[in-house]
Amino acid sequence: MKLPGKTVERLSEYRRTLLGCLGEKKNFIFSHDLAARLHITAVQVRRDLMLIGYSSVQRKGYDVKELIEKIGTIIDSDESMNVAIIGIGNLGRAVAGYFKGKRSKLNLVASFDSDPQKINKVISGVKCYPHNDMEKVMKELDIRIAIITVPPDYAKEIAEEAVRFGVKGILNFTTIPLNVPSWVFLEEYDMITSIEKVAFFVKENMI
Amino acid sequence: MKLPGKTVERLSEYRRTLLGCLGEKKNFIFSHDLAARLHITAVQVRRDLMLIGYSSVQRKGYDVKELIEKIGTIIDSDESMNVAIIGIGNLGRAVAGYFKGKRSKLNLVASFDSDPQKINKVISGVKCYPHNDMEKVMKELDIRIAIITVPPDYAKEIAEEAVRFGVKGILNFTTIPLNVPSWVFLEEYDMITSIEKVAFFVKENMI
DNA sequence: CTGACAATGTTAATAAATTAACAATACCTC
DNA sequence: GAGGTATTGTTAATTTATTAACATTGTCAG
Repeated sequence: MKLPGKTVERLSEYRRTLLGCLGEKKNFIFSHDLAARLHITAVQVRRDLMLIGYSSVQRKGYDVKELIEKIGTIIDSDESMNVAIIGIGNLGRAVAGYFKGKRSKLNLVASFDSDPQKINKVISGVKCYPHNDMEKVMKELDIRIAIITVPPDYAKEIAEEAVRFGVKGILNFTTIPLNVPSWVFLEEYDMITSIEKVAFFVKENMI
Repeated sequence: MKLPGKTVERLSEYRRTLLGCLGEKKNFIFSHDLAARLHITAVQVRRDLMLIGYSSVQRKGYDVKELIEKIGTIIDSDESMNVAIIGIGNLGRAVAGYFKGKRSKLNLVASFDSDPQKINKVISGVKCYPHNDMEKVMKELDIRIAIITVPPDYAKEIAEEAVRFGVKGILNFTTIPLNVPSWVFLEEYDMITSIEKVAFFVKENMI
């Protein structure tokens, strides 16, 4: 199914919001309510759900459980997919934390680091392998997604290795933009940019 | 100066790339070279620079030093701006790390936490104050930007407090979408969404 | 039973962001 | 110094994303 990137992002957010609804025993939800929880418009919600072909129970809103499942059929893969974090420093551990207790199709199965202090220990719930074993471990565990949280100087090299060892998607948290072949999906996030952006608009608002 | 959000983000990236150029003694750069380093198009670079009114030395490309300064006059504030990190766990420390050794108009001047183990210690280069002192410290230090890296359950409350205590911009790294008054600039980043997005497109590419 | 309503799904309009196109211009070569 | 070239700045076109508009439909009150 061909979907705009932004819609995919929102589907992920819808699902988490809906899971929250289940927690509060809310079994039906209106588009405007779901929208309000995410600070977007109801039209956007309806449009996104139209794109994935979901229809509500008229007049009662969306069936929360059903919609969660529907979103799952769209954005989840059929079998689960293995993920590794490369560089298990502060940021790596923070990311690992997000996986804890989540049952989803995404399994965090390994982390890599070159610090001997960390190697072969379980850190933030995941075993840390030595950088030197990346090839073996990545192939054995069939790792498809790499989250790169290494210091900037190593980023390029690590990314190339990851690609060579079979990774099909990369989430890059370093400040170094990466090159990857076209068959690898790359998502980059740069914190510094976000911080400077906030600073810019704060400044502008004050003028 | 009124600029599209995306342009502001790229300006921040241009500047960092250009600083890298200075490091390698490269004093002039062509639009296509700068573009290549960031994996965007040369047109985009030229368009962005047009918006901020910068002109190159014809045929020699952009003067790196000059452009760095020009970008500074656009995105930096005149005086420096104080920043605090709320919640100095793994993620908070990772963010703090990005400030180290950077001389910029943004000063990370405080962190807050409620863990007694952390309070009054210097963590990742910044002093950690108790959550209870937020009002006093934020007002005394004139903190304008808050980076929220607390556990999700506290996010809303923390954000409200930060706004009440004078913050004008928030960068929210929790998975909880926040409400803020219109005069506060809010930027949100949700890691889980990014990860799920990567997983989705990996899946799609494989089909 | 029926009229009013509230909420949806969808098409059309608008806005934002990116890319293409191209004239202008300085430099280099011969 | 004339011609060719590489690069820019800018306008126009395209694409993508968001918002508005509205007909449709099931539900409920009376």
